[in-house]
Amino acid sequence: MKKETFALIDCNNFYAACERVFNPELICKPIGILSNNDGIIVALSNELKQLGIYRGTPGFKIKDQIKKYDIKMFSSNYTLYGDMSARVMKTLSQFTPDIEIYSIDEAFLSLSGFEYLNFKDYGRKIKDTVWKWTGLPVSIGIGPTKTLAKVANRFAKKHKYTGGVFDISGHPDTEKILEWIDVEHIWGVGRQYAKMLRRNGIENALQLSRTPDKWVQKKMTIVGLRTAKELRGISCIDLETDIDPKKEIVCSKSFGTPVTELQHLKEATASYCVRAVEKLREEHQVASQIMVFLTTNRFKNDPQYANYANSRLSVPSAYTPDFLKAAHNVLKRIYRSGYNYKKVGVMICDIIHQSKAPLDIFEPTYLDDHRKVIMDCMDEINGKMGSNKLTYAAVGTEQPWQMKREILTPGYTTNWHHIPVVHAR
DNA sequence: TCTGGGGTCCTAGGACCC
DNA sequence: TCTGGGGTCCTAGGACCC
Repeated sequence: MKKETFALIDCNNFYAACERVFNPELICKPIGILSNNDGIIVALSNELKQLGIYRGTPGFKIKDQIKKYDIKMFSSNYTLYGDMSARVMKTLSQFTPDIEIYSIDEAFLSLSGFEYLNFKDYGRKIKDTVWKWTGLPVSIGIGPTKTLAKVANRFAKKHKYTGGVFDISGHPDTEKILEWIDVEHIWGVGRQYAKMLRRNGIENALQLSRTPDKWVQKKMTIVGLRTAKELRGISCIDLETDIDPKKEIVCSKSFGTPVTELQHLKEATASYCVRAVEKLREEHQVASQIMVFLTTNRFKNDPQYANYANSRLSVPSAYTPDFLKAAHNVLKRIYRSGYNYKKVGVMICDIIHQSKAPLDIFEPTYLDDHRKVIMDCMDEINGKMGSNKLTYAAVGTEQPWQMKREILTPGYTTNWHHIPVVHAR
């Protein structure tokens, strides 16, 4: 068996840390970042976690504590986080070309072939460099499989003495560490499987690793079996270095206030549709199906309604008006008056690369006619002048359905008008 | 008043074909 | 009167991730 080594680099409390980089007053303060519509808390600084508050708590439920403990709350500033993420990833790729950007704040590196190095020292060097170049703290876990690198990362975060870097490969305490990992904290084991495992007396990673293959596969499919094997040190999940083209694109958001009018739903649908098709073009793809869904607020006692339907285009396209038309037809089909709607969304599927779109006797392909020229032109203008400078009347002008972001920080790194200014005394 | 958004993968079962 | 079996494709639903 080939010996492999993976490192998982994970930014600590990423969103909160990003806010801190540009506002030193936040250092050592409890910070919470809210989801879209300033709904639930999606990211917390350690100080906030220590107050017993956890991810998923609705912001309004901790109003008293915010005052009492001077908690700093922010709307999500995804433009800022996205840009900071790119800086981190760029820094990491200095250390190896074999990098998988796993999420906005995490990356796997392959260290296979680097065995002549002391991994712990190398990890320290990576950690220090990211800190120096971006101002963001990271934790690093190293192991012979991705799942074990995740375990090691958790260990590094929880135990100060590691200095934020931990290598589990060949570690004499491996079994003890696996025993310390509760099933719900294993990468690949979610809520449902955790419950099921506990019902069957399996409570930690060590126990799962010792459960017979057949049983694991039967209960958790082949995916679960891979996880169990990875815990034993058998690498089953490869590093994915090239980015797969998307198979579906979803754009959906909850409304700031409930929406009842079909006209407003149409506008919101149009706006998500515009964004979704933009994303489609960014990857040079075309699609031939769009789905629209809408739903009321399930947390309210109002009458409930949720529905979806889809529409196929006659030929694959990336021309926004094609999708706007289809989306509106679908929306009309599923809309029922008399409900307070909370959310509408679109999903684009049946996606293929532009060059692979089948030819049609009766209709030109997207590549071959003026539609592509128009779209490219719009994309270029919006790219230069700022997104949505040029858009469609269908998205409306008042947009009362827009999401709430009342405590948004500036676009420090992406907007000339928001660049931090240092005043000399 | 106020409860996120965007993805992927796997499987079971139905439809359809010969 | 008698009413198969196997393969493939598609879809819905359920699980997971951040």
